[in-house]
Amino acid sequence: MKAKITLKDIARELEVSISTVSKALKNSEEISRDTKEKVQAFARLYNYKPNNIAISLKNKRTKNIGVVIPDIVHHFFTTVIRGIEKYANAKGYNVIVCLSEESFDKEVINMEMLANGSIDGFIMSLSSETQAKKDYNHLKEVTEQGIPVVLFDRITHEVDCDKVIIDDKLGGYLATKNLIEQGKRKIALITTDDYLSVSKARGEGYRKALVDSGLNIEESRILKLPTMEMDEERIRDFFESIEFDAVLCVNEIFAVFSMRVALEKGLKIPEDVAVIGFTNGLLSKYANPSLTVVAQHGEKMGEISAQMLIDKVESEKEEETFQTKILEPTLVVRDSTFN
Amino acid sequence: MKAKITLKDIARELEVSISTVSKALKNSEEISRDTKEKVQAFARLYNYKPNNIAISLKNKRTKNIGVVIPDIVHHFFTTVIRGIEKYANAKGYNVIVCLSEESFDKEVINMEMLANGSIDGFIMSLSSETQAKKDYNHLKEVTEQGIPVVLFDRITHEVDCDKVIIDDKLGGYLATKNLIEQGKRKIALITTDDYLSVSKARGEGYRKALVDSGLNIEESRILKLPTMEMDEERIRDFFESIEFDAVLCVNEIFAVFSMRVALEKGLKIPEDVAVIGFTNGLLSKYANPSLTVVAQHGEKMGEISAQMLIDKVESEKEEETFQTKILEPTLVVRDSTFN
DNA sequence: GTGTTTAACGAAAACGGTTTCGTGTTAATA
DNA sequence: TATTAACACGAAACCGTTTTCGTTAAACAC
Repeated sequence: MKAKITLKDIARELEVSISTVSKALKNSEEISRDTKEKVQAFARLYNYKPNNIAISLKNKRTKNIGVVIPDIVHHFFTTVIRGIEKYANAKGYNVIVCLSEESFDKEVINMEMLANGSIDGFIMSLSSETQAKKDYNHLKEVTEQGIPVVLFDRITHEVDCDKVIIDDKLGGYLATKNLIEQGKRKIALITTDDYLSVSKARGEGYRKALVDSGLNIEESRILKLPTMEMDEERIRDFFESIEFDAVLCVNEIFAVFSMRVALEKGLKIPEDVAVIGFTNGLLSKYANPSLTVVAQHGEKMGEISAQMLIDKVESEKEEETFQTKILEPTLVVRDSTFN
Repeated sequence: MKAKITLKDIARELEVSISTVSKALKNSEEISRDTKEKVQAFARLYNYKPNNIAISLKNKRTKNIGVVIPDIVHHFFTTVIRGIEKYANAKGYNVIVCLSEESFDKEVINMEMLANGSIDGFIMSLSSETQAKKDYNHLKEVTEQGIPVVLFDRITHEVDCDKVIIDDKLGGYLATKNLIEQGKRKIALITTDDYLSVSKARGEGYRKALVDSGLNIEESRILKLPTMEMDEERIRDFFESIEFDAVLCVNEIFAVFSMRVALEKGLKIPEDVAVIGFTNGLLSKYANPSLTVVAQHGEKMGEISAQMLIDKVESEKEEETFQTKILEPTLVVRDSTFN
């Protein structure tokens, strides 16, 4: 086992000072050609690499980004991480991922762990518990300490920071409008309680599209589940209790499961029932039939979030201006609707 | 903006030395009751939290784990991360995730970035390029430096370190045997080139099951794609070129797509064609029909990997004993096969 | 009164770098 | 010859902790 070599080691071996070694390795003008070559050759030979921790302590910059998200098994979040990684890595940053698992407490604990010097800034999406509690003190504390935060997708307007969202209302609108244009009139909506910011906005888009087209909003055609968790029984019961010729769901899973229930009832997709979901993941692409969805462009979202964060981290001036970027969702038409 | 407070700040305000503050906060016996209470009260009031970076530098321990994986959008890896997170967080560790994107170079760069003090150990799964090149010098260098490494799933035996794998050969065997027991005789296999350790093992299980049952191995019934990337055209062509009554695929996506092709050909699943895939993800569960798979227990794998790594990191003695844990895959029977 | 113990605290080194500010030597200039 | 500038390098502070090893003064023993 050969331990890592330090500046001190090099200095001792070469009988120069630590400062000289440091400068020589940075190709400083201060150091003579001879010495520089000698030091650099020695460093290369022994594969010297500066200790990141020491540099972080000195610079008060870690080149680490903390990402706190509710879940990692959902395709959307996974694509966002990929986008963050892509941009961050290109800029020389590492990504520390923490999972809140939809728990307020875990979100707080994770943030506190990271906020004590481990990261230069946060990119996060709120847990459902946090959105339900409306308690954002952990976010406020962090921003007050001067640590930049970028909120994406599941955000709150109660915290002053940069934000990246998609226009979920528009997404709901586009999807519903599309169904109406196909001649559907009895459009069901499977969503979650309104405390989830995205569900609420999607529902608003759905309602607006109906109203704009002169259709009634039938509350009985709207199923609000408590969380994004699958509940097969309630969805089955729901379909037994209503008449419908189309279904809009706030995620992929609800939508794919809805298709299964419809098929089991002997209904044809999209003739008898058209289905649209949110999130353009593997599930949508490979479902039978393939699923029309509102794509959220998670990777793009991740890239933009990372860019906004790193801009803030690296900007000297302490600006107190925050922006909210709104991405446009797009409809990806597949076989669960007509085209 | 209130900046974080340091020991020095507390010392100045209270007119004691830094050492006294440090000891008081750790409840040292050396410090008087009075002083301790004064310091602790002050620290609480100003919400003092020690700087992680400084502690890392001192202890030469970061409480960070580096995870380097080929991809994050695949369900299997995502469940492994979740398992790692779970165990690591409970032990007070953070997880730094880096994506190699199946590229050798990115794998090397990511490891080098992290190996200079940012992490206490690595958990990783090899990129396909690395497995193809059979170049493991970056791993060897890291282990020689005394940084513990745990390899999972896509491993190599050329590096001395702890390993966690599932018995992929057994997985292939169980699946194939199951198909044979259902009366299937013309079982196709869709896999990748042998350089991917897992594909190779799964193929071996497939062959063994056939031989054990007295069936011939028809090489024409085996499709080897270059990578795990989807290639719809080659899979379609493959199905045109052979006779088959069952398909075993080394991942979910190939399997679900195979089902679609079969359905398009008017074949019934599982009567005309039974299908089994690897990875018990969302896709399998919500596909129509639902897909029988060999479950890899990714979360368990992640937990065990984290446990092995942290054990090594925290053990004082420098043991040179490495173990390989082999998890048993299980068959999850759904509607794409009989049961 | 002298020597020893103990309690309570501080100085300083250490972790591994970066950076500012000397300082001694040599060469160029007045 | 005296002054100055350029060059090449080192000492030391600093980032925020932890920890060892004094040090001081009071308390105690004899």
